[in-house]
Parts: sequence; structure tokens; C-alpha cells
Amino acid sequence: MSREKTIAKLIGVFRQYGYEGTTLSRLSKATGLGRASLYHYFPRGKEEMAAAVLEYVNRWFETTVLASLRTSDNPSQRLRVMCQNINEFYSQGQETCLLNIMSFGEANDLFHASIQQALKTWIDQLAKVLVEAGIEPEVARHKAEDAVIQIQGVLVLVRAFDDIAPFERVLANLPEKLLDD
Amino acid sequence: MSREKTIAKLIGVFRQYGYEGTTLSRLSKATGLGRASLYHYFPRGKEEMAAAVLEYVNRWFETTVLASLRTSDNPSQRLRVMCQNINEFYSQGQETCLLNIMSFGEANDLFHASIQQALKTWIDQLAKVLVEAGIEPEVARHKAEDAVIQIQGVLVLVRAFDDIAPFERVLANLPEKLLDD
DNA sequence: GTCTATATAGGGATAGAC
DNA sequence: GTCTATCCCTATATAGAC
Repeated sequence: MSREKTIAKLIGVFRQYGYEGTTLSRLSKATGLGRASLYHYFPRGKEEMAAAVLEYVNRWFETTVLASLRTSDNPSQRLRVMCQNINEFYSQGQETCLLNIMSFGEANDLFHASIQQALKTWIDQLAKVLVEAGIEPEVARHKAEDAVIQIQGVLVLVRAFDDIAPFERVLANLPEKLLDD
Repeated sequence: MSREKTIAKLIGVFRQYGYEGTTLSRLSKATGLGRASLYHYFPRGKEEMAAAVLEYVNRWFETTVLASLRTSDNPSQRLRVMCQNINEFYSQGQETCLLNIMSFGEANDLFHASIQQALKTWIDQLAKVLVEAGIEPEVARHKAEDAVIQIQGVLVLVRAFDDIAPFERVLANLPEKLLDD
């Protein structure tokens, strides 16, 4: 099994249990590999696996969600496509955001810079699209923040209520909310 | 030391590390009590401590934030006071929300009902105020959800950026956003 | 590359002295 | 009520066979 394939199988464990709740047993079970085999791919153990997962997910987010903000479509259309990709990225709201769960406890110490970077990039690129749409830079920045805030917040709600309806509603309203004033 | 005082000292540990990241060593250090002493107050151990913390925090939230929604002030004023209390409750955005961090992993299995109940109560009482303010019930419910979504979301952002500015901004705009349309 | 076996530390929990 | 001492289990990590 390749390292990449292994990482893909590790993601779900970190997303569900967080860094401290993720054990080598759970990782071993998820991959079908013994503990020692995991150390073959990730010599520095759990920390390296978490870092690899975070990097993998950030790259995946970049090439799907963020890429949709850089097409030649008009701003409105780009935002709509981004929302479609967000919907897929979070499996219709059923998946947690790794950036949220990794910002607690020990994981926060280890990956704070990486988490910050990922959210900053998202906001920056969103704001850029809004500026292109004719919105004042400062307002655009706030609106971009608000978009990320709403995504993060609604994922918490969905988890608590086992109901993806709020997620769908937020995503459906997001493009017009960002462009209207 | 009383059980109540002990619970108050346990809160910070669960808020920072989450359920699985919270160890008896950390709880012992935070309270100044030995492990065995903690078992005197909480015979069922960590699980009982987490449950006690969750209940304590929910009661605290109820008597500060939610109580401000039931005064004789007009709706607009009640929402403003709620935001002030939210600001205090989360220490100007510097404290995580226990409901978020406890909705992961094993803790989610144990406390899912309690978390759901707490968020539902918050949204219900908020929606009620908005209906009093003349907003259609269905719209009021969505707006109330949006308020909670924004609080939860902005707390994630604050943690990532070590910057409470977005928290202040969201809170400042919340009352008018809820009432305007 | 994957395994079994194992080392070492820390986890949660309990017994019993004071 | 708080402590020390201890139990058992699981955690991470490593060694070395295949």
C-alpha cells in the first residue's frame, strides 16, 4: 500500500476522534496495517501521521474548493461553484472540519501555524473574489471571514443535531449573502 | 474543598484538551487534589467529572446568557444584553465552547443528548424573542440558528488566529442582523 | 513492507492508612 | 477528605524475523 493511500485512510480517524483521541490501534484498524507498519511510513509516529493528514487535506481543499475561486467565471458563479465543492468536501455537512478539531489541546500546539495558514488562505482568496465583484476591500475581508465563520459554525450545529438541513441552508444562501448588501 | 469549587477548576482542562485529551494528571494538577481525592467527589471517574462540568457550564450559561432573553426589556435590548453576557461567558472570545469540543469522538457518544439539548434551548429561546419582535416564526428560527452558528464559527476563527477582533465584530453586529431584514 | 514480540511510560481506577 | 501505594490496561514506540 502506498503512503498516499495510507494517509487517505488515516483522515477519518483524526476527523472523528481528534489528535488525542486518535490511537495507533484505531489507525491500525482503519488502515488494516499493524502498528509497526505504520512506523515504516511515518517514522515519527502519530505526530507525523497527523501532520501528513493535515497537509493532505489542505492540498485537497486547495485543489477543489479554492481552485473554484480562480476560474474565469464571473464572481457570482465562482462562489456558487465553491459552495458546491464545499458541500462535497464536507460530505454534505456530515464530516467535521479537521481545522476545528485540530485546534484543541496538544494538537493546537503542534499544528497551530498550519491551521492558521489554511484558514487565512481561504479567507484571502474569498476576499479577492469579492473585491473583483466590486466590494470595498475592508468589507470584502469581513464578508470572507463571515463565510468561513458560517461554515465552521454550521458544522458544529450539524454534529449536535444530526441534521444537515442547516448546512444546506447556509450553503444555499452564502453566495447571495456575500454579494448582496 | 467543595464539589462545586472542584468542578469550577475542572472546567478549564476539559475546555482546553477535550474529553480524550483530559487526563487525571491534568485534572489533579488543576485542582491541586490527588487522583484518589477526585474519586471521592466523582466515584465514576473521568466520565462523571465531564458530565458534572457540562452540567455546571450549561447551568451557568442558562443563568447568564439565556436569562437575559427573559427580562422585561424590549427584544432589541434583550439581544444586546445577551451579547454582553456571551462576551463574558466566552471571556471575550478567548475561551472555547465546551459544546463544540465535547461533540467529538468518545465524548460525543457520552454527551450527545446533553449537547443537543443545550444548543436547542439556546436557539428556541432566541427564536422566541425574535417572534416577539414581529418576525415570522420560521424566519425567526433560521435567524436564531444563524446566531448560534456565528458564535460557534467565530470561536473557531479566534482560536486559529489568536485574534479576538472577529469575535467582537460578530457580537457587535449580531443584534441588528437578527432584527433587520 | 509487514509481521510478532516487547520495552517503557502513562492512562484510569481502587485499597486502605491517616 | 486527602494521601500513598498499587493494580491492570492501553498508549506510543522499537527490535528484529520474514
